[in-house]
Amino acid sequence: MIIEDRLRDLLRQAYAAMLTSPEQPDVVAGEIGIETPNNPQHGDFASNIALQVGRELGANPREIAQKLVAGLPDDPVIERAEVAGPGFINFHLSPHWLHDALAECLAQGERYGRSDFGAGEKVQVEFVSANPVGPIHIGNARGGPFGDVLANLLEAVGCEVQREYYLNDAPTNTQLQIFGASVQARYRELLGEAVDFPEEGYHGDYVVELAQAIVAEYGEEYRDVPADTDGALVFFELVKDKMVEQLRSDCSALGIEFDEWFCETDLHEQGLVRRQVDELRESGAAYEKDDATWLRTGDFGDEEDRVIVRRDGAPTYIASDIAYAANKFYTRGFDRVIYVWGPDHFGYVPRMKAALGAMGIDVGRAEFIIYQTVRFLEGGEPLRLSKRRGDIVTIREIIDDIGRDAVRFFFLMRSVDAHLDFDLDLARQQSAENPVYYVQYAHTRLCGILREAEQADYLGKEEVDISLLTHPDELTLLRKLADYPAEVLHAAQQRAPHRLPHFALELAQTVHQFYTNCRVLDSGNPETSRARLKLVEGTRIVLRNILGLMGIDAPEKM
RNA sequence: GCGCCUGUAGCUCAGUGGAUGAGAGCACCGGACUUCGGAUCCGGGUGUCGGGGGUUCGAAUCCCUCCAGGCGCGCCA
Repeated sequence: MIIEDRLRDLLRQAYAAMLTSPEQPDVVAGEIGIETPNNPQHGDFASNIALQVGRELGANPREIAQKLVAGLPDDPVIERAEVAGPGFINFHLSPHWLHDALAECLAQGERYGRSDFGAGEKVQVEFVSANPVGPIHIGNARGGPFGDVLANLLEAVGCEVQREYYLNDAPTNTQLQIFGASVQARYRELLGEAVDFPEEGYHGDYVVELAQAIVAEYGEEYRDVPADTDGALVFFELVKDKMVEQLRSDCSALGIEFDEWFCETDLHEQGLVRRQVDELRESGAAYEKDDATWLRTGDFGDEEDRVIVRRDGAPTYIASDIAYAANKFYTRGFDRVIYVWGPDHFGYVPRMKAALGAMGIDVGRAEFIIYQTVRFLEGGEPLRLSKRRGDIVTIREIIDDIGRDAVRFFFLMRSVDAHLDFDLDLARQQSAENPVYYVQYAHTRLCGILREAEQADYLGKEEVDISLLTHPDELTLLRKLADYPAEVLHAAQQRAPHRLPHFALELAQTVHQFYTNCRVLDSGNPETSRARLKLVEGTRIVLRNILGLMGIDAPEKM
């Protein structure tokens, strides 16, 4: 049990004992606020419970706090509890709880920080899902590390997680048609024809390279393919496998491996899109107007109704997404589905929620996380990125430049709600002075101590007394280790992977301070050395665990 | 026009109801080690928390309003 819950439990008991009449409000233990005070003089933990219930009870918060403190059950972990300020209860704990936390960390090893809060909930995280029309680039990469680490966090708190990439490879996808037409145009150019490049076409050099590959393999075989939609799709089919392989390998380079690559085409080929549309018509959720089929999303919170089958008979993107959602929730039975989308999908959320509502799916089981724009700066100037214009900066280039760990760290550090300025000059310049190295170096240093200790056989067979750890820097470090499990839980609950790099930096800082001020290996003080080695071991576990959650290496040597 | 995100130190960003301390990294200045890796540590901050109003015992945090930047609003995805 983490310490906060232990304190909550004590407070709940004290509160129950304090109540004199049944109509007074009950307090749920989970809702009792426990926090770490900014000012260390205010104790190790503080609760504002008395201030919270004071209003409801119409009583003086300080008096309530006094009664609660008086009614606290005995617990050896509490050195003293006192009322402060307008009615805070400050807990000053015995350092034993920190030593207990270290013992628990050592016992649990790589499991330390994990919990069963998620209770086996079956969760799908769908992320990246970029169209197969080009490589992963700086604009659409952000969802990658975010989704991956969110999935790690949910796993860590006991959910059963699936990572999914939704591949929009259906022939009805207009983007694919334009892309295929672009390849075709380049192909014909290579064969010496004068062609009008599609107005909205993809201008990247990689499109030319794809066309060159077709020439190399098939020569002029595809010269007479008509320059229409069907023709464009012929060319898309020629390059599709390459595109998917590119996406897969780009994700892999980012350290992301999906459990499932789900093809939109399958939904169409299995007739699921048609079937869902028919079902919606039968239930009255969809209707015909202007030769198109409309979904009554307006009745479910969207601004207006939306077309799901176009006048030409082709289903729109949302029709596929309806079939896809049915597959997620009904066929595969996920309890919860998290969509991680780019900022361009923002306007799509209300209609997707409305569509779920029209399908009878509890909207509360779907979460939509929109990450904000990434601006790419070069020479201090923002660059507009467009796959179509071809001025893309691929994630490959960035990885080759500053390394995978740094790329992940940079993306993860910011909240998804915040716009992200990716300044490559700065990233390059900082790559030697990068925050990620600060964290990794802390791990490396600890490994160095452990290597040295092993050679000198410091631990021996003696019983180790970790209660010897009382130096301020030791206590600070112990506190950080003790805080780790709650940090993981909060990061998962708040869907806030960016908390991890921040916590890791704080932890690394306490490690470096400890390292500087507390000599571990000292043959003159074998008992202290042994206790400190236990602390080093525990700290190394936590560093490795948190870096693992972030998908970043924890090197033993650098 | 409507909707959403953002606005915190020179720069990039955490903190999103708590306390007479609003923090970190970078940058800049000055210090520290004969032993575990100096990719380290220590010291140096007069910030209108975008402006204004409100709610509250308490607001960077919640509400209203205004300003600024970004993004979205298709029978594209």
